[in-house]
Amino acid sequence: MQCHKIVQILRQKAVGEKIVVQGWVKTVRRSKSVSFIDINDGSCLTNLQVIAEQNQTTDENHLKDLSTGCSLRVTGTLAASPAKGQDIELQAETLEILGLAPDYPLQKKRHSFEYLREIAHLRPRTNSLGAVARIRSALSFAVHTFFQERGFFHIHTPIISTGDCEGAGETFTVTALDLENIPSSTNLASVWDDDFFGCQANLTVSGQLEAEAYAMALGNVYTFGPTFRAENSNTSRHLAEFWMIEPEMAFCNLQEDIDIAEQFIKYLVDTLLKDCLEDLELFASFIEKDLFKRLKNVSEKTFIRLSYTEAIAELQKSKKSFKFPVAWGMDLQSEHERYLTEVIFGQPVVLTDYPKTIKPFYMRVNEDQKTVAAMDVLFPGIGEIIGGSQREERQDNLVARMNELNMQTSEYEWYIDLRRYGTVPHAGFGLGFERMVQFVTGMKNIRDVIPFPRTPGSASF
RNA sequence: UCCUCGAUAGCUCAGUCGGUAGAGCAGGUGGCUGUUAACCACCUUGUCGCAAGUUCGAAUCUUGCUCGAGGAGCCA
Repeated sequence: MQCHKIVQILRQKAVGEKIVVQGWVKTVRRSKSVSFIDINDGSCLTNLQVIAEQNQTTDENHLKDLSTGCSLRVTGTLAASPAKGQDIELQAETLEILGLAPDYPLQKKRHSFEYLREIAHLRPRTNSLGAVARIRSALSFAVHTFFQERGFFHIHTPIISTGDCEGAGETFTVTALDLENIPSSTNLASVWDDDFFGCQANLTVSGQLEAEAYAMALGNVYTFGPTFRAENSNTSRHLAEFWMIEPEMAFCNLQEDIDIAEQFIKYLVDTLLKDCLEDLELFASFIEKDLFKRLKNVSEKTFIRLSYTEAIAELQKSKKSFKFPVAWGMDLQSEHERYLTEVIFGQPVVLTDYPKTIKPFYMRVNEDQKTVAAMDVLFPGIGEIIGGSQREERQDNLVARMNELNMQTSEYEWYIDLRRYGTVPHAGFGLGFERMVQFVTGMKNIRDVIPFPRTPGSASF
């Protein structure tokens, strides 16, 4: 007999049908002659209630051994439920206990997220972490759908890299050297000559530069892969290993870049509101009351666009005293971003044309020679969620910027080649996937929206 | 990395003025013809994060360390 997923069973409500269900016990309620077993198979948030009479088990394990966490296979007939709480339930005919769960660490009551992080291999069995996993999957699928439907090509950029995308953060070194046995005579500068790649290699901090190469051939491309930062950041918004989405578009300027970014975000939110309502309602009930209000704010309102210079003027006009005083040329602190998105505008804001001194070398210098064609999408409550720019497509300007920043142009010859041979205006942006999952779920800590988080001092599992 | 707070039963926490450990849940046993975080009765559970110090006596006071959380910086 075919095994059914609970999500289908609850949707179809085929009363009278004989089915097989397999899953894990969420809770058992017993009385003398009948037991109520809530079973969950991960296909959706809701459990299926199984009604079991005594002595229905088919193996050496008995109903009395059944507890939260046990795995089960149940054959039975779907029936309309006579009691409140569920429309249908499964009248068990045979009940096979696949695995017992003595001393199961997950209880029926709510656990703290801190505790669940210590049992990251079991936490997807909880309602909230299971919902996060389903939403993460749906969001990932929506990312691909959005770009594929618009003719973008998915590019697998390398995970091991030899550039550091200048300014994107500290890198993890990748080495095959025996670190306990490095010849003492070797000087540090030349140690990499003998290493696997013949030079120092690291885990990628961004796929952007490689994506640009493919955009210069295929037009519109995107990357969606893991990214690594060795920053010692201990916050609820940072991971050492996270996933990033980076589209790159040929024949594209900054305004078109912002248009795509705005459409993209709205598409992701709308897709989840359509496909993941049950899971989102869990977060709206238990994690963040105003979740739907916040999602609709993003979905329905046109993002405010203003230049960095205008933003500085707005902040100065506000007369609020900030910890970091506002002045043109400074990088905006989170208190400034929050004030703009939460107090002044109350909705997403796109800031453009930042001073070139606070942005990386590859951004296109504007006519004023002081600012670059950069854009940051700022969300209320979260801060920067997207950072992007029109890239510097003029070879002379690019090299001049690299020299200003004392960069070794020899290491970037391949990147300069993209300007040397058939250069075109192009633009792109980066979206931190986990921050997007945080935004749509309301989860406070980024460690709880990725299955096995890596942070300073922590890479268990 | 900096600032602040925290660590007590398997989990969530209380513990007064320094006097030798408590509750709810989980678990166990029994009861209950339909429960919904089931309910009722009884029972079990401790290196009070680690190390040192003060004291007749430390979960409680002091110092150091470890780990965790929130915020900041860095950033996505």
